[in-house]
Amino acid sequence: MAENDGTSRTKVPSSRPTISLPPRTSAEYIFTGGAGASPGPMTLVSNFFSENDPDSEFRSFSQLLAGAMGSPVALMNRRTILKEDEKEFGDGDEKEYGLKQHRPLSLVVAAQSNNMFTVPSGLSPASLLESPSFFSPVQGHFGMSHQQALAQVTAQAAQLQSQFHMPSEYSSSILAPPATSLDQQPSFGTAPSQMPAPRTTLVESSVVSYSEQRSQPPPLIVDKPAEDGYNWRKYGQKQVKGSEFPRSYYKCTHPNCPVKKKVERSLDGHVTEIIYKGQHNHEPPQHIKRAKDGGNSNGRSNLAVNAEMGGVQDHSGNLGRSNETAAAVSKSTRDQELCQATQEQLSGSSDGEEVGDAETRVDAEDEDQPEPKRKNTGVRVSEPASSHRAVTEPRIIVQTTSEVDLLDDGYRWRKYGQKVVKGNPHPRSYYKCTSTGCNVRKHVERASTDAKAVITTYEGKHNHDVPAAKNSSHNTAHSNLSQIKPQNAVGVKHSLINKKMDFGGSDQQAVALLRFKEEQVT
DNA sequence: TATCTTTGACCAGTT
DNA sequence: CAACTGGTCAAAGAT
Repeated sequence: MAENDGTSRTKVPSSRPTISLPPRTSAEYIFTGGAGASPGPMTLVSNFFSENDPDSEFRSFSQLLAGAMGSPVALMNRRTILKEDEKEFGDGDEKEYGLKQHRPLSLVVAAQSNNMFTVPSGLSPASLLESPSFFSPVQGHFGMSHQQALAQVTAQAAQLQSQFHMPSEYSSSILAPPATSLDQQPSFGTAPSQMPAPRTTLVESSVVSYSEQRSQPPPLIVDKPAEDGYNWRKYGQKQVKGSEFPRSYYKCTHPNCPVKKKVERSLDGHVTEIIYKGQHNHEPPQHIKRAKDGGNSNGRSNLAVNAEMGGVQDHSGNLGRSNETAAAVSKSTRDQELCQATQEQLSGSSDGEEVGDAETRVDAEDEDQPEPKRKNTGVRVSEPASSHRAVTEPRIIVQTTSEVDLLDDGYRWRKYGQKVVKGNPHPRSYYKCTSTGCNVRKHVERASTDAKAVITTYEGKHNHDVPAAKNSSHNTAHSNLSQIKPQNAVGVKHSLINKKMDFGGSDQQAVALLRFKEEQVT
């Protein structure tokens, strides 16, 4: 897969286990109330259409704006945004910042309250389907083009996402390095928001070696089974090409918890790699019993270990909101297993920079390596950097009732496939960013329920700037939109639903409604 | 009987 | 468009 998408993985030499950080927390909770409940993409589409809130639906942009300004939330968001921008786009175009900082806020607020955004309507999305590249005329509205507005909104949404997720989440668990975090991390009961967020960057965590981590929190990690504190249900196993051992797929058994993990185990039972996806939306079970955890086929569980693990993970797996994913590394020889619990949260990176990805990956040592060594070696937490993205990612969906050309995102795309997906008679077109080395992809399709609605889903993070536009106006708009990605998009999958509505008249009256919704994608 | 694992089939995404 | 591949589903088997 592309490096940027969540699925991509870099496999580290097995000599050293590696953990890839999971993706950030999603704002899903905010929008949908629960990760587990998140509907699939298609579902979302239909939901949007049916869920539109009349009240918010026709709210004017200015109204939203007004409301937003008065809201403390707006300020907060703004601040955060700036921060992120600085980090991520330190050398970027400042003008764009200005835009983002000012208008978007209102949008954000609106989003929070209504989950919808109002933006000027504009272009037709229809063209998107037909062509990979989009440059549409800009229409002014409130002094800004549709695209600009859209871009901003989208960007905001993205940001929201990161913020929402984790209000707290981020803070504590996610960013803190795995083992170390124990001391720092609040107990489960602690409300996310309450926690100060020590923000450790992913990078930092990545650097921390398991051994180092362990040193701090002492006894926790024991060589035990690969327990990670959670209960898992195995739902599949497959021999994956390129890997010598079969890969087992597990889901967290907690109701509605979207977390999954993939475990590759050698014939003799050694775990060669573990990849976590998603964030737990619950506390780790504290019971000791998880006898059967999926984590290990061996089924060995050590209470002590579990407890420890649980603790660790708690941090990482914050309740619901954190992004984290706890990663437990375990490698085991038949007799022993090294349990490393590491958790990481991913981060989210609010920073946007590196965000954690959706996946937390742990590579265990090869079977060849003796266990002792593993221990010594310790787990290495590596950051996937932008490249690995979470598979389980929050997805932001933007629905517009106007003809806004969401596709005109400023990047250049090459169509590489088209397919009719189950549940939708309209073909889905697959596009890849044409920039060399950039693996961002997106697919576009018309909603099954409404041919005028276009759903665009982005995956990955661009590793480059928006290509120079042919005309400045577009460029600006594009840039705004594009910035979304770097920030949250990193492992995020964004879906934009563009629906064209009949406003009975002039387009000018038409108001585009954008809805952002995140969902955990598995 | 209830729960968990196995495993072939199915599907989305990619080439 | 067909072939591949990885991920998931779900029936069947095992405990």
